[in-house]
Amino acid sequence: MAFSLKPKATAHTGLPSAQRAGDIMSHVVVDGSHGLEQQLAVLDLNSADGQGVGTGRRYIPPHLRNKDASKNASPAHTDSSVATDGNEDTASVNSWADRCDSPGWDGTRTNGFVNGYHDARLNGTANFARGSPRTDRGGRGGGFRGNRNGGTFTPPMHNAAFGTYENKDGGWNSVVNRDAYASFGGRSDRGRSAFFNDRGTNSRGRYERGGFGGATGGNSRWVEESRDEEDWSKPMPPNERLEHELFSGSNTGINFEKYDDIPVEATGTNSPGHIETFHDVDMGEIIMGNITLSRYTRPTPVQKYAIPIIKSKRDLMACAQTGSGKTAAFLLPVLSQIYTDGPGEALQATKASAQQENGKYVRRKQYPISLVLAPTRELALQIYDEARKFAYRSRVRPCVVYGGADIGQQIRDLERGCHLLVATPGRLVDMMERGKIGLDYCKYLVLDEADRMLDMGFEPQIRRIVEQDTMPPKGGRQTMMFSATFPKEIQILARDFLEEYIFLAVGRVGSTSENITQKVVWVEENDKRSFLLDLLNATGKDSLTLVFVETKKGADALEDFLYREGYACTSIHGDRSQRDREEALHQFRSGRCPIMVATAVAARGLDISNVKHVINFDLPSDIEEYVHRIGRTGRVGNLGLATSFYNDKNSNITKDLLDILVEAKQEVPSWLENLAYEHQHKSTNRGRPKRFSGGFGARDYRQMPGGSNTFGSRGARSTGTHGGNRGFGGNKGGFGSFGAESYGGNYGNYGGNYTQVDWWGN
DNA sequence: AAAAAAT
Repeated sequence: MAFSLKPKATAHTGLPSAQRAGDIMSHVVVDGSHGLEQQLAVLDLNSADGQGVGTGRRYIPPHLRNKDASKNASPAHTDSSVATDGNEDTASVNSWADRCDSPGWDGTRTNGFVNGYHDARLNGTANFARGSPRTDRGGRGGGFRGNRNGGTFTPPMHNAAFGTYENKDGGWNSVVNRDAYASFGGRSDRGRSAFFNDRGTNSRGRYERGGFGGATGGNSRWVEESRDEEDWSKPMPPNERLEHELFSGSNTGINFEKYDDIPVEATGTNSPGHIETFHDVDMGEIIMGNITLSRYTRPTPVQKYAIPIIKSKRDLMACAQTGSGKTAAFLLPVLSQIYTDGPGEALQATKASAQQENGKYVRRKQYPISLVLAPTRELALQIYDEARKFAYRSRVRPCVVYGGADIGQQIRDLERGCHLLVATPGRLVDMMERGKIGLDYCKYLVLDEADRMLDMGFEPQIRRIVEQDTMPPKGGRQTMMFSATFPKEIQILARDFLEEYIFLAVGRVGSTSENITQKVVWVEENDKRSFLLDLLNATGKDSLTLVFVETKKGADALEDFLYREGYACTSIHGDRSQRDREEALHQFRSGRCPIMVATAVAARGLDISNVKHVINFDLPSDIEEYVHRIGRTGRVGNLGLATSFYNDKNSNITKDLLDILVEAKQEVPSWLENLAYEHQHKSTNRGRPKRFSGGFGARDYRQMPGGSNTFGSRGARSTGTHGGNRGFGGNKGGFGSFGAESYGGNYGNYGGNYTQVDWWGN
């Protein structure tokens, strides 16, 4: 029996709502739709065990039927709480748990002790603001602390990055090298780097090649020289444990042919050509080694274009969604450039700020060479984690600062060296005002998810950081902006921050992707919970399910409900403490809590691999938000399913949703089509009532230059209200052919009638 | 009437 969510192919609009829901539910039982079977099979939706769905035409909510004992067995109990409906196989979940609990894994996980603040949060000061029962869920298993100051040689994770001066007191080179080296030979579980030439067993060969790693057998003279030269382009010694920690996670490499279909267009004067492989541009030994370790086989479209642009030292404005590989698209070339150029003045400045303390020099103020700004804490962490991978075996030490975590710990981490800083704007301003960070020598500035940062009101902080402090002016630094959309505010920011930039338009990943099966089902508010349980029961046990709701309160309520129903779930939203948020993410990622209830905080940017099902328990009012949400599944070429609960409250998204479904070649429920049609005729503004009234399609590049024709023709157009002298065409020599004509026309439309409507119709 | 973010 196939499990299908396809509603009956009749218009439901005329039916009483309760009947509508009932009708759909009965279809859940009887309908076997072939086109979807394959995908659903992949998603394990067939494995409902007769439990998830009703047995007759009459719908019985799952929590009212067949309650068995195991379900009620103390779900609050940590590790046993993973079982759900009594027929779940806990073994697989526990094996995850076991893995996560093993010391040296979770123990050094992510920023466990690099930044220290995880530990700090656990030092009895953790703020369990949320009370029971949530805080005791999904046992922590002693996670984060394993190896802090773990004795002997074990260097803190970043040692490799700042050996430049720590070497001098500790001389860890020889020790680390020996240990790490020993571990290298027999590694068979991952592709070897052809670039880190010191791998293998022949140390002499490595030495002769002038490569790195001569310390194994005590050729200290070579090491000495290397250290003194401080050649940043040469790899530091390997460190097996760090390497394992950084690279043994799930394969984040994006190497699916699907991505080749994504259209990309670069515009601007003298735009360098794109690359086809990572070898087409020289990024140096360290980067190439880390690319291999990361198992990145070929660049994604945004990487193919952005890497050569950034390598050729051009400013960049890229419109690209998260999930397109854009983090690596800027980290790889920026880091590569830093390795090539070395620290330069930044190092002198940092040294000059050193003070002696307990016989050790502490660098009071750090002058990062590169700054990455991101809108949310989680995204900042994620970028930081990527940066650590690509900084492996380099002298670059990445740091991350963001709010909600102990600033003292972050300061201490900074003081250990910071060459690449990832930050949320508020906390960075704080750090600058405390004199902990100087941007005087910041040569690379990245604004990630710029549109989101503006949405969140960060513009004053961003301008404070970029324009009103010691950051080199545009032209004196290299600036890269990434944004999913390109509304007027972002254009202005681009004009102010970028010099002669190249504009990169990258097609949407995810939403258009046929990797994601999008379902829309009519579910009344009162039926949502029951319906959700059905979906959860029908979902495979090791699939991750992300459930979006519209409010923080709603998130709490739903999580509590699921929890009482015996599901291993967690939640994330802005009122939870930072510690809880990170913990929730971890529980979810690791599979220990395979269900996560989330608000918009998790919609964008988070790269959680293996999310099989995204459920819009509440649909957002904004189609962009919808796109971001469903983009949490179907990532990196995997198949995904997105199910949205629709009812009368969601009429504001009807038309845009329909457009999306059509464009992504999804089945469109006929009732939705009818509703959209009705809506269109009711509305004075042709189906897009109070939101954007720009001239292009809903799901497109309506906020990009060139509009929906971004990849097509872009004829000369009027410059509209935005063009001409004020716009981009006339700015600093302009853009040649790219300037006014493409910015103008479409944006002219936006002039006065850009209005936002929220969930409540404001 | 939401969410996010520096405290």
